[in-house]
Amino acid sequence: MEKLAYNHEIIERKWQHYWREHKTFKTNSAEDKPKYYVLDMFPYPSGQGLHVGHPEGYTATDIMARFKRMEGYKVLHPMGWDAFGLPAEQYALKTGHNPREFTAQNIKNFKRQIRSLGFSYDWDREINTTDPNFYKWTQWIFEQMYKKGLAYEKETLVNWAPDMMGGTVVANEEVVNGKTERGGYPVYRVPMKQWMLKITAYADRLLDDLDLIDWPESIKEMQRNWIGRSTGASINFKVENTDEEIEVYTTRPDTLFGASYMVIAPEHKLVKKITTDAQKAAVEAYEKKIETKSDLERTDLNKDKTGVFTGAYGINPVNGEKLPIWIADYVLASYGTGAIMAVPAHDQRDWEFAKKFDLPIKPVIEGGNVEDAAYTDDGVHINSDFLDGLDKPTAIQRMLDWLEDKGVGKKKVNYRLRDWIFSRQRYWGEPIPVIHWEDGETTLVPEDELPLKLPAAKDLQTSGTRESPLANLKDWVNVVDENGRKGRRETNTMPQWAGSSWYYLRYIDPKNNNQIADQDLLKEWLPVDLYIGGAEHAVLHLLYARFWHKVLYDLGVVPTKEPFEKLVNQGMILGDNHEKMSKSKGNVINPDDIVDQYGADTLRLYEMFMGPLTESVAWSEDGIHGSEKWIERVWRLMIDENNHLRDRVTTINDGSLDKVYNQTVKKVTEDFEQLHFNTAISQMMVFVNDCYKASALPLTYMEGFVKMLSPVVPHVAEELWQLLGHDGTITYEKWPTYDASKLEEATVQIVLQVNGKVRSHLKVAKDTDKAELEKLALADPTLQEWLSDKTVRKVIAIPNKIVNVVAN
RNA sequence: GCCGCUGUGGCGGAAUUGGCAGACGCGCUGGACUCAAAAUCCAGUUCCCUUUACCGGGAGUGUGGGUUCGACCCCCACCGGCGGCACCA
Repeated sequence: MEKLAYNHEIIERKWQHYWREHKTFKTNSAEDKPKYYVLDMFPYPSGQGLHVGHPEGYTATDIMARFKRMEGYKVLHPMGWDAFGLPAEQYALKTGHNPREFTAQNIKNFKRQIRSLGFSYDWDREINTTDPNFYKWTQWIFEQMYKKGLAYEKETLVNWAPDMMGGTVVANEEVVNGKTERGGYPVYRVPMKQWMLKITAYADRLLDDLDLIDWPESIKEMQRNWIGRSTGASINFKVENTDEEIEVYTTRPDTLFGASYMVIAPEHKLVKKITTDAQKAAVEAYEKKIETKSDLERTDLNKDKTGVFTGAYGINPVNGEKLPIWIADYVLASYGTGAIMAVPAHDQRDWEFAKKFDLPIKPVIEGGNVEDAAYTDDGVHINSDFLDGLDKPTAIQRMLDWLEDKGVGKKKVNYRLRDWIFSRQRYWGEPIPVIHWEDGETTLVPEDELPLKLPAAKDLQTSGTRESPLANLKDWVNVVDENGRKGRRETNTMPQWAGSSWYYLRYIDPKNNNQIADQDLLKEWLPVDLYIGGAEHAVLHLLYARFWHKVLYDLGVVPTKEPFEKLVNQGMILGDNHEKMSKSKGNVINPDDIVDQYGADTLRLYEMFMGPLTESVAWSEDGIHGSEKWIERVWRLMIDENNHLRDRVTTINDGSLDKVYNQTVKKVTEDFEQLHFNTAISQMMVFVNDCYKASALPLTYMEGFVKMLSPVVPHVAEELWQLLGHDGTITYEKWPTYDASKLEEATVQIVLQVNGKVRSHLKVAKDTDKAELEKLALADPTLQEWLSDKTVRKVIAIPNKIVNVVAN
């Protein structure tokens, strides 16, 4: 019985200890080497601990970090904690504890788990968004935005979730189908004074600069759709018998002759002014109905349009026609001007509304049948005076010219993107550093008084109003200035997205007390070369971070327009039943169990081998067992049962492994570069299979192989490296190179086809020319047999590849 | 409904300027080793037909069509799965 000396527990503990003691992965900015900044999306340290999905992305970045170190780069590879957030506050409200202790415990557990996987983070750069030394700078950025007018207070309709944690406001992005994204609480639209960030001021740049970065097309497309730039026209309609005008936004000014009524949003500021006495009761009843509905209920009305006539009429500027003005909630107050001209013949929504309320439908473009549906395609304009006979683009331009000429309208760009609602009625977030004074003045907390610390709260209670629990902490909330003027601190805190919008900058210089980070260091390390995380952050985090980065760019703080040069989304790891892992389905895998049973190296290897990084794959217990077996097979190849290097590993090279070794170096190097870890690993498996067939294993090949192995399974590789006779770590050893001449063969195999089907093969000298190939192919006995009853019509010969004979 | 991605053996997956489909792994089958089993090593493994065996033949990358000497790959239409958006005028 052969006993295996490999023991993952001992080896992994040994090397994790070694790396920690020697600070093996400490980044030294002063080194004169090219830089590589590889970043993970930092986790929210939840009470559940690490999920097997985390190590997938983390292993991928760790492979790149280790690979690049061996290629001679200085590598920045940090980790930290996105530690403000809802669950901690909920737990605190329930138990009366402060979320700080709970969060600290969770971080401790997360860190233990992450360390157990052997990732090569520089832990001296660990950051934590809830650390006052960190959020000092989150607050500082907010203050810069305030000074530039990018942070402002506004009475606005917000997404109020009264059942969520004693009531809180959530951002548009956090509302899904009229319910909160987390927890699924109903959301209502209520007016409330809120802090807003003017992300819309950056809409164009956020859209256009997507072309500068190497991100998955799907994510770019999602951001483009989210920003939703549209070009159209704003047109002014006079309201009959008043001095009022209604400005509408439309992308189809060419259909102005087909307008048959107008709609303004129920919240539009002119509703009260223009409603006639006769319609007043009906309008007010409708407004009331809308107000008490949640967004969910409003969405449910999707199929069934509602609205009410105001009694007023607008005048179509192009032909003087009288158009009835309605209010309806299918027109949104928050988009465009909150008012539209309705062209039911060529807009499906207007068409549905017109059908329901029996309003006229007047076609102005040929094609389609407006009795059945709105016709939205291009066509020849009719019933449109000076636009008759034109196509859509020409008619749009002609109408724009006419509107501008008459001064009743102009070209206008609109965005689906809204300003970012930035306040939350919560305790566990960064305090917004603002004081509201009794005389009505609002001031920032002076920069030299930052951080404005979150006060300790022994027993967290909801305020009972729409304010955060901070409102209860009178000592903190109430302030008096040197002149005796009384003031009250802002009780709203920042959303969880605040810290994550800039944390990647702090890793560059995490202990700096005077600025976000040293200017020279920012120049040195930005942008992030590779950023890996889940696709669930496609719009929220990644759009906010780009926005903040651009603000900081304008302030001269960061030197690049974009923060993340290359982005990759790892796929999801599903349960073994191909469903999303969840407690209720009972298919959750805990990384701790896998590390205990198989070791970190096996888990890392398995997660990289199971499929392409970007795809979702189902967990398989057999698969992980296979990875364990392969690690043991590698071990056994080189090491005997007494834990000594086998005699087969020698300085003699009989040449039998030359080709496969050089192929392996080439493929692994290229595949790692492209993050194709599964195929890189399979090539290493091919190499090992060949090694088992070889009589001697050249030492240099074994060394090169262990180096290639080390980014994936670093603990085993370090141990093998030592057994190969080296001291210290393999981390900074030089990455192997390959000899291209060893890859070339003097002869190549040519495929012989008849009518596209493979019939035979031919061995010929490399680069044999077309004519010669054709001759050889036609002389091939097997092929002759196939051609015996046929006439050769054509021969296609491709050197080094194929000969195809067409015959019948 | 709109936008994006995706579909290959029993399973995870390979294969791209269009040139031998199924690398590698799992599983399965057989052999060696063993008193035996496990582990290990070696061999085989897309399906169907043919054959004692060897050798052969046919079909085949979601479905139907097309381009091409040649298509998993390019084009058109359709079906299924995943993700995003969802009255944005």
